[in-house]
Amino acid sequence: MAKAKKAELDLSTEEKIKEAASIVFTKKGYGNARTRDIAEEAGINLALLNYYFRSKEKLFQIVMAERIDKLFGVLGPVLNDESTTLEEKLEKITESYINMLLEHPDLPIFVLSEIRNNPEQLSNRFQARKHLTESVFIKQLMTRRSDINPFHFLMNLLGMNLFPFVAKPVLQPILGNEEMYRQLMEQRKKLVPAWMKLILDQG
Amino acid sequence: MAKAKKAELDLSTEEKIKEAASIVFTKKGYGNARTRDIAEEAGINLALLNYYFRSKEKLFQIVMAERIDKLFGVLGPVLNDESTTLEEKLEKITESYINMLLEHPDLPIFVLSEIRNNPEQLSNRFQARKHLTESVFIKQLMTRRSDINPFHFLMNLLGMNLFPFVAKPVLQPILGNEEMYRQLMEQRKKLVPAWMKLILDQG
DNA sequence: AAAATATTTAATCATTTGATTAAATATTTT
DNA sequence: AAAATATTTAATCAAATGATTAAATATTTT
Repeated sequence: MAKAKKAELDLSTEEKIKEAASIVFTKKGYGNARTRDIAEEAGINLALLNYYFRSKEKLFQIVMAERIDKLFGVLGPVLNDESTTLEEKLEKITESYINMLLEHPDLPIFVLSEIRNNPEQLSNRFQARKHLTESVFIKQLMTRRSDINPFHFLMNLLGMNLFPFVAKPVLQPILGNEEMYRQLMEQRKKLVPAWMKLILDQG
Repeated sequence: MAKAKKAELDLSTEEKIKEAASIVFTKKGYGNARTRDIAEEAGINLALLNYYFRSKEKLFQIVMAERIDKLFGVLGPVLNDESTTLEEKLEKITESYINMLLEHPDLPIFVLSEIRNNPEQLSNRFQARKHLTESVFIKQLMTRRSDINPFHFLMNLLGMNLFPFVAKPVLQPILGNEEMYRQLMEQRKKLVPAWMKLILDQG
């Protein structure tokens, strides 16, 4: 068998296809993406895509799992860090999200709209609730402010951080050029945690 | 000519198709929506859809314009009301948005993802910036807090109000049942303005 | 080098899907 | 009522698109 070489090429070609699929799916969404677009983006033949991934749907599932993890994977480790304060967690999450989203601005709108199209896809929904309610973050929050519903607090944090990217296609032309948009997002790295602390201390 | 009757039937059948298109497009997005889905939803023949609207694209443009207006049309009148204070505007906008979005939860994700697919569609982008910067709201805000960038403030307001709906497919299973979700959104009608006032007074 | 296996391609298929056509039916006008 | 016009349908078309096949090329193993 040609395993050694195969493994290398797999990593190269298969990864190239996945990368291309990620780009095209994220930009256009599942329904608007053509397998031929993906093949072209990857610089390979259309049949090769089906050779490696069997079908558009299968390829999409793989890309989607990666993207979901990219979007929400940041949260787990930070929320469960025993060694940081609540305030530090706010700063960490904000910094991570804004940095990541400046590189992948259309990630949130892609993931959220695809989940809307296929809600069952989000299989670990029970896990998520459990992990969240048992997280260090929620414990710290409830200790500090038993009167605040932690979900409200989280929605605010995520809303302030993710919304400017979800709405980027609308906001960007209003705000001005790309550079101005970027500047504002950079400012929010300090501002969002500060605003969240206001809610934490006096909300 | 059969004008009188035609006008009536137009309103009935044409409106029925538009309504069906709005439902199907909003639920599935342009690329995933089939004209046959829309025809079935409207209870009419496929050819009739093209008879009235010439093409899927044309029908979509009409629906899209309506949906954009529904999503952002609330803002204009409230932001430019000379007779209300800044605080009252925060309350008005929040109340309007949450009420509207409880009825049309998938409106934001639809509009935002379609605009991502076709950014040129948002033709009045210059108008928007001008209208916004010259609004009563912005004037009031800059008078009160010349140190706060009004765009940050607006992003926070919209983020807190819209994000829970944009992310509903993810949040809802985590929060619990539909009723729990609804309760939390009802609570936010009071909470969001209160949080925004914190930012306004001490941010 | 030869055989075996893996990779890649061009050509093609079958289905889906947006759109059209021609005919039938309903409605309005004269 | 008859003619004219508008509305609706069934059948069909043509293009787009996901997928397959069979053959060619490259790589690995023996």
